[in-house]
Formats: sequence, C-alpha cells, structure tokens
Amino acid sequence: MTRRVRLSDVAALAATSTKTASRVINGHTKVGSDTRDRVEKAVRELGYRPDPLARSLRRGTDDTIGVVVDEVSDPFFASVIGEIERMALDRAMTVIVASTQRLVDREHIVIDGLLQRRVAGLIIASVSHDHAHLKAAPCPVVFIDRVAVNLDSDAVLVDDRAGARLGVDHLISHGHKRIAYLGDHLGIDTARSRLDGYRESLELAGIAMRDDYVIGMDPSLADGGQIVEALLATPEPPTAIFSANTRCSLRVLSTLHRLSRTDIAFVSFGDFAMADALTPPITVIDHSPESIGRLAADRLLRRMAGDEMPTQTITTPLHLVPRGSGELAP
Amino acid sequence: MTRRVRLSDVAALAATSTKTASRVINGHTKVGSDTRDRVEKAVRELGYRPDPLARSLRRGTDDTIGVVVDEVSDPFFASVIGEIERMALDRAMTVIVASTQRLVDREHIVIDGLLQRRVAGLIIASVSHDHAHLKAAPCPVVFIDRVAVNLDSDAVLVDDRAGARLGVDHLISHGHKRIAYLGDHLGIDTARSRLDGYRESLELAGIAMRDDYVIGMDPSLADGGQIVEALLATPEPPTAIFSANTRCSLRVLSTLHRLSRTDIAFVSFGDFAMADALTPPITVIDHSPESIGRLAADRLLRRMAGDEMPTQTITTPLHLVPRGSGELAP
DNA sequence: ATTCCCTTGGTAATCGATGTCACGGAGTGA
DNA sequence: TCACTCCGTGACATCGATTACCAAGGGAAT
Repeated sequence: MTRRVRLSDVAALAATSTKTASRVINGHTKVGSDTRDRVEKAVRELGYRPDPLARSLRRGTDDTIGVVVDEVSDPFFASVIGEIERMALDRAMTVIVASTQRLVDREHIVIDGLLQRRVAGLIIASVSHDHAHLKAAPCPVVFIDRVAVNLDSDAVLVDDRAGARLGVDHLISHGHKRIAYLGDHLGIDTARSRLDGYRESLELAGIAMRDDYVIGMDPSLADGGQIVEALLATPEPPTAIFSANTRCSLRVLSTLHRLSRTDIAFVSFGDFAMADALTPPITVIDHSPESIGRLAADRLLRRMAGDEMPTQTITTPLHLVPRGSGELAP
Repeated sequence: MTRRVRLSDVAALAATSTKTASRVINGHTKVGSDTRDRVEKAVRELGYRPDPLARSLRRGTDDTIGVVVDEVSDPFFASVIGEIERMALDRAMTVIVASTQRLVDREHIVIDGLLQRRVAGLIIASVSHDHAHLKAAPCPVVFIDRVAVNLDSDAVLVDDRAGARLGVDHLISHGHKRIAYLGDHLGIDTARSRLDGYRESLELAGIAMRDDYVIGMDPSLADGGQIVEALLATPEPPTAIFSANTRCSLRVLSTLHRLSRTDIAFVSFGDFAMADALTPPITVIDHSPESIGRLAADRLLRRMAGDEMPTQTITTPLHLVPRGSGELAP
C-alpha cells in the first residue's frame, strides 16, 4: 500500500499552500484562475481524494446517513433502505444501517452511536414512545413508518387507519360480518392505528366488535399457526380475516393453506411476492416501501442542505388490489 | 446541544494527562490503580465516550464493516446484511452498506469509497471479474456468494454446482427428460456454476442438452413472463423447469399460475415465502443467507482480530425440500 | 503621493484521540 | 552507595483537512 496522498502533497506539487488547495477542492471562488488550474492538475496527477474521516472530524459532521429500523432483513425495511442507499450514493454519501430488533434500549444505543459518529442525518423507524431527547439532535431527523412522540419532526408514513378501513370495508361490502383482525403487537403504534381503522369500519357498518377476533402477534415468531388454528376452532369462527401486517399475512396464509381453509376471505395490508399466484390470489392493500424511502431521503437531504421548511408529515398513497381472496363470499 | 465531552475534560477532572486517560480507556495495564480509578470516575461523571471519528483518524482504521452487495432490497442480501449487522452490533461496530446494482464500475467506486473511509473489513458480493487490485487492500476482505478472481481470499459460498445437481437429479428421478434451465444472466458466475451442475446432471443421465431450454434472464426485470410463455409455446415444450435463482422463480411461477400451467414440474434454487402455500407447493433447494452472513462476518472478525489463518473457501449446507412441484410426473 | 481596500496566499491553531519518547522515582544487584 | 532496570506518567507530535487570522501586493480613491 503506497502512502496516502494528502492535501499537503497536492499543495506542494501545485506550489501553493494547503489552504488554497483546500479552497479549490471545496469550490471557493476567491482563488486566482491559474492557481486553481495548478491545483486541479495536481489533484488529478496524484489522484488525490480528501480523507473523509479527517474532513468529518474537522467539519464536525460526517457525510453519512444513519438508518435505524427494526430489522434489516424485513422485506419492507430492506426496500426502504435500498432506496435510501441509492439516493445517498448519487450524492456520494454513505449509509450506515442499524437495527433495533424492536428493543427500545437497543434503539437508544444505536441512535446514540450514530450521533456519536456525527451522522449528517437520521432516518428512524422508532419503537420507542418518546422522542423528546431528539429535540437537541445535532442533525436533521426524519421518522418513517411510525410517528414521533413529543417531538415536532418530519415523518413519512403510511396512512394506517385509512388502509385498514379500505381493507375491512372491502370485506364488509362482500357480505362479511365476522371479520377477524390479525396484526402486529399492539405496542407498535402502526398496529394500533390499523386496529383503529378496523374498529371504525365495523362501527360504521353497525357490526359489533368482538375481542376474540382481535389478535396481536409478533410477526417474527413462528407461533402464527397455532393462533390461527385456535381462531378457526372457536364456536363461531370468522368468515374473513384482515391481516394488518405483511409478515403476519405470510404466516397466516401458510397456515390457512395447510388447513385447506382457503374458503376464508382474506385481505392483507401489504403486498408480497406470490400473492397473485396463490389459490385464490390474495387481495392486498398495496403501499410502496420504495416511495417511503425516497420521500424520507429526499426530505432529509433537503434539511441537510439547510432548508428550513416547516416540518411535515407525509403519507404515501395506498390502494386496494382485488385479486380474489378478498372477494370471497362468507 | 451541549459541548462535546473530550478526553482532555476527563483528564482534567481526573487531574492527569490525556495520555494516561487514554491508557485507562483503552485498557492498558501500566496505569496506577488510583489513577485508573480517578479516570474511570471522571468518565462516568462526565458521561464521556470517545469520538469514533477522531479515534479512527488517529488509528488509521475505522470500527466499521463495509458490505457490498448487488442490491440491498434483494431478500437474499437483505438477510445476509441483517446477520452481519447483528454480529457487528454485538461488537459495537457499525455497518456501512453499498450496492453495486451489478455494475462493475459502480462496484469499483463503492469499494474505493469504503477503503477511503478506512473500513476495518470488507464483505463483498462482487460482480467484477478481477480482484487483483484488492491484493493491496489495507483490510481483510471476505467474498460472499461469488468467488474472488486472481486473488487468494476467504470466501463463503453456496455450492452452486451441487445445488443445481440436486435439483435437476431430482427432476430426472421423477421421470423428466425435457428440463429447462432458467436462471440469472450467465455473466454472473454463480449462474454459470449452476448451469454447470444442470449440464452435468443431464449428461450423467444421458440426456442431450438443448440450447433452447437454457435461459439466462435478469431477475430484476419484469420480462420473465414473456420468456416463459415463449418457452412453453415451442413445439416441444419442457415438462419441468429448474429455476436457478430465487427471484427468477418468483417471476416464473407468477407466469405459470397466470397461464394455469401448474402441471409443469418445478424446482427452485432458493426457498421463498409462500412456497409451501402455492398449489402445488414448490420444491426447493434451500440454502441459508443467514448462515452465509454469519460465517462471513465471523471470518472477517477473526481476520480483523489478527488471525493469520490460511484463506479458506467455505461452502454452506444445502438441501432439497420436496413439497410437491418437483415430484410431478411429466 | 499616500492611504485604504480588496484579493490572494501563508502560518498556525483546531478537531479529538493516540503513538513516541523521555523523565523521575522506586526497586535491585553488585 | 552506585549504576541500572522497570514502571507510571506526561509533554509533544501526529493523523489529514479545515479555518481564523494575518500579511503582502496591487489598484483605486483622495
């Protein structure tokens, strides 16, 4: 490994000072054109590239976006990150990912770690319930998927309530009255909002809500099967299931197919691969993780550029894709 | 934002020098126990945490693992990254992700960028065909999924040839002779190895290989449908398809279901969600992205710790999961 | 002609932590 | 008692880029 090329090497070759070389590289105007040319030539000849670490140390901020999610391997977050990374790369920024595994403590640790690293911006899918401490964050923060609490901040969300209403209304309009709700833990506020939508739809249709039809589960655990079996074994089983979470949908459908209970109507909040190839094909509420990533990154990059616009909560579009499973009669 | 706590603040409070404080923090032994106590107390009182950037600048290496993949949102790579990130977090290291989008130029750029940042190690799923330039890399490198060329390096791979043989042999043993191969671009060496396995299986069974049965496609593009339709519309269509790539499988199956051609036997290299819920359920060659991530990270961390063991190419286990689609008769 | 301003470039401090080296004092062997 | 080693300690230089401050030279204004 040859020795690293430093700014002073460039300056020496261009017969000027590091200060002037720095000015040229950072695009300052107050440099004589011949000096500028010499520096640029030297940069090219030596293949100089500024040391990002040294630069960050001095500037007090790193050209890096920190992304905090539940789990990198969750397809939803994977897509979000992919999009963020794409946008970052276009701007020669790097992306640091950190997962919380949905643990509040872990979230604090990773966010703290990222701030220590002086990231230029943060995109967070938070699992904690208070973000007041981020008021003093030294960099812009954009929340995704879940709102910020006690903090005025940008956020890019899915309209959970509306999405759930879309799905449940659809089932109701196809004659269902016994509709179960299966979703994430109710500790997650996304899940609560979706449950609110479900509740609202039932109320508007004059259907009484039954607690035994509402199930919150951990989508990463494999116990989905038993839960569904138990639900179907009750004296008055539901004729339709609204799954409020994509990963839950996968588990539930796997079980329904195993039990050959594909007569049960089904709507999934969130599309997934093969949804159209199942028998019957699965009706879904589609939302786009990519656009969440894009919007969040865009917002963050603007803030990082110094844009002082008022904070905004953006909701991404949402639509129902009827495919068959949601149109089954009771 | 309050001013950052520096090492010199700690040293001042402990009435010692920054050097000694540094010694305590980095766990050197040659420090008097009373001095050590004072420094530790000061660290606690001030809530001091070393600045990772400054430390990295001085040390010449950052506590960071760079991961280079085709695409972060690819479920395979997402799982790999998730596992690497998990292991890194346990060691208080951070993970920087960068995607190449399968472009060789882009790969060079991102790797170069990561080295500039002085990552402590690199995990690369490379798309380029020459890695000699990494001989001089200032940090350990582990290749995943695809081999290193012109470079003696650790690698964690799937045994592509063996996996393909497993799948194709299985189809042959169920009486198929007209077996199509559908996989990734043949520019990708993973795809070539799998094709080799396919070829080998056919040869051993005395089946002539037909060029019109071998299709390389870009799994990220949506043209899979037409390709499959064309394949099935030939005068002598295959009775079985071996899909050598998970994302190809998804596209192909979607098409087969749309065309109601579920009579065609099918084996997928790579498991996926809902494979067991399709009709018929899909027989797959299962391999675990998590274990690839884990093995690669483990190898890398050991190298980073200074382990000078000989380089090794690790292949992860692989097994066939018969579910139905691979056992259909011609 | 002299003062003043403005452009341009150099010197040195800074970011925060750590490696080098030297020093003072205690312990040891002669 | 003297020379020598060993240990704990701290002053200072260093990593590489940025920047506050200062200085010099040239042109314009009086």
